[in-house]
Amino acid sequence: MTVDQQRERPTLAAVARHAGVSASTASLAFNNSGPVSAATRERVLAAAAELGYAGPDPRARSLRRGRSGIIGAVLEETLSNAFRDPMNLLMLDGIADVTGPAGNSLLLLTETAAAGVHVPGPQKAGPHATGAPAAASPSSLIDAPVDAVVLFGCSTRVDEAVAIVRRRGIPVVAIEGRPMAGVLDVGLDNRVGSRILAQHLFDLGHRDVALVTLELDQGRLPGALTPSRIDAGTSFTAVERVRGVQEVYPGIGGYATLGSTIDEGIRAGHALLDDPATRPTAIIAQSDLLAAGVVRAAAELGLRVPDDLSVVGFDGVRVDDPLASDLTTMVQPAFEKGRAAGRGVLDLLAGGAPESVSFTSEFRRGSTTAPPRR
Amino acid sequence: MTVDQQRERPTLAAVARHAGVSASTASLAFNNSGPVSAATRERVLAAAAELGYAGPDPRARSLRRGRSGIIGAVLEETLSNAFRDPMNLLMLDGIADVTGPAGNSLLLLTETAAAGVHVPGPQKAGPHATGAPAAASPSSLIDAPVDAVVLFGCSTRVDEAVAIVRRRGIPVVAIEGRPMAGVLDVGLDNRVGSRILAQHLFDLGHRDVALVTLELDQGRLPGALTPSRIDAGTSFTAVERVRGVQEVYPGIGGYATLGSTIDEGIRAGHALLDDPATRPTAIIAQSDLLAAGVVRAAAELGLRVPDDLSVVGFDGVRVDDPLASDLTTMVQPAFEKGRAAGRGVLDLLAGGAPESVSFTSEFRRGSTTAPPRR
DNA sequence: GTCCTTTCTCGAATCGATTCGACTAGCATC
DNA sequence: GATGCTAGTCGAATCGATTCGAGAAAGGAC
Repeated sequence: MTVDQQRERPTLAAVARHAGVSASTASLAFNNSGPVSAATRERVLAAAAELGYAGPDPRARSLRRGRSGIIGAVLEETLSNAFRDPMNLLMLDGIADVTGPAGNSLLLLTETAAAGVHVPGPQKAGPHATGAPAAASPSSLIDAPVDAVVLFGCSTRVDEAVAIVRRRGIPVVAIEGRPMAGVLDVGLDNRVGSRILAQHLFDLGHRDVALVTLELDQGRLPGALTPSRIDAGTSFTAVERVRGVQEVYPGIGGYATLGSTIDEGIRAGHALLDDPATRPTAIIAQSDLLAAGVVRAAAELGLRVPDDLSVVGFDGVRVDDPLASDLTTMVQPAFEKGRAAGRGVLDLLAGGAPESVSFTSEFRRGSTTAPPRR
Repeated sequence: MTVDQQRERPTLAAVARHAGVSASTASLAFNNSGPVSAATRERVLAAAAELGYAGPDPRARSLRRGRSGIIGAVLEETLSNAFRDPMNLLMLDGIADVTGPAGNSLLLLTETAAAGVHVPGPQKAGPHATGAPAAASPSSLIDAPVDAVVLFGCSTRVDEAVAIVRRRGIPVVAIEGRPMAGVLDVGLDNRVGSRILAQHLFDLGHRDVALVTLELDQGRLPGALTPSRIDAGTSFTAVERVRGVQEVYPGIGGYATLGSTIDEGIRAGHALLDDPATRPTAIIAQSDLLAAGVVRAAAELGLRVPDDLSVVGFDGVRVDDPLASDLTTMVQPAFEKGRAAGRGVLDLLAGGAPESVSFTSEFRRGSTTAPPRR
């Protein structure tokens, strides 16, 4: 049992009393936010030290000020998955790069926590309840003390939560989200980029091409990519990238994965390549990580890239695997996207009305594409 | 100019008034925390919907409850660097895995923000100040509304901030930190693990061995590893790993990097290998990422691993580069460490007094070590 | 019909700070 | 010596909820 658990901590009021000044003056002394004589400030600080006062309570401060200095970053399902994708990390980093110096930190939130769970059954408020509060409902986007929110490729599942957050007057910035009213958009030319890649393969002569998608819809198992599955897709980015490819290969099929990881790419690669009879001559992966996995799978099957199989990715990640270190891909400015989102947040918080921005990815011809073999 | 910027948002009190009940009842209705008749609850919820009330303000709630549902994760210098290390990500994920279901989210903080910056000059509080608050002091560990804090291999720089946080009565858990009073420790056998690796090389016959360290001290340039530099090291983990190696190779030299990245490993590799005259027969890297970089550098110089050079790492990361995909290393349970830290946090928040835990890494013989060439 | 529970509702105190406007000296100016 | 200014200080209101204990109404037992 820790002893100091018992003794209650001093408040600003206590410090003020001990220093013989009013609470208002003590506050000014701590914040350097008004005219306070040097002598008084000294006295207040001394009193604080004597009482072991650790400074103003952030919770109270944020209530009064109406700002918590916290920006929520809403990522997909689980942190582990989100962290696996270098794009997310770059964007997070970009946001922090802009908002950090302005005094904000990032709160990691996941879509799971979007819809606040409410325990239905009422419970008696026993007068002698000594234990912890019976059921703390899972924290969520909805009851996090955030000043603003950045959505990372949000799916439809967050809609409700976003509506609530907006109703509260909290600025929302969406990175590659389906355009929503009142939400500042930071976009990417996913459709055009994907079309360019598809066109590249088409121009090389490929007619038998398969697509490996990012997570299209949450909660569904990976598997064959069908038109109905595409139409049911909830991930805006994934669907957009499909649409771009369809402009070149209208009836394209392929494989829908669980997300942007090398392992998923390997799995998809095997699903598409194991059977020589149905093997495509090229594969369009919706991310470089997936592409790297496909290349790996191809290698495991004894296929050479690009001789036996062409592979394109998306993102412009540097993958360590030398086989996939020079992918043909679209390079997207992820860090800059994050910075733009961060600027948007700051603008909105300052009461401005920033315009949505859209970034352009750039085609990079690597060594993983070539004409199909006859 | 957004219109709804003007209209002020409804409060719980307004909703209560509109529903014809008291604020207390409205609160109970929203929280299911007391006996409220179904009819009343309905009425309150309807009133809320009508007024566009988004639910209780998290800031006010956290002040009153004394809990914000936020756990601070204090990482090293910059997020980008921290994110680059898979160990950090795994540990973060482990923490979230435990604390998330309990209703907490993670706030990312960096050591930079440790010592709160105070703007010295007092400024006049003009009555007509319309703009933004003049100078928001950078947010920091100190004024973030966190319920608890987890330190990731903290260096000495955070000491002051940690002291303040502790004074506030906030539980602190340190992962691989220098043991501090009142801080729950989640440790790793860095010293023993490093000794095992060194012994492995020694047993193979290596006598000319160099060490590539993690960031030893913040703010210093990378460069030669000297005894004085080791003694001045502020990173507990890095120093411990050096000590373990010294138990086998007392006078070992090498190269101190800026952190656990492949690029740093490449740089260190070249620094140690470029000159054939001083080339060691084996290199001990303090992380797998560094080791992968060293292997790459060796390859660039035409050296074969393990024939011309043995390399060991630390961590047990899976590196994509096939050259380094089967490193001899110590595998550490990073995810489990994170989970343990999360459990510690929850225990401490619940008023318990958990014991420090220490994890053990496991030797894994890969294909990057062999006896030295004669 | 009285008394005792149970169920529901409310008023008031509280969480811990920030900030606005008012007030008091002290000083310089005419 | 009265007046006007400025720097320093303080009181009181406020941020928006939660929670405790008290009280009223409803229902049941005797």
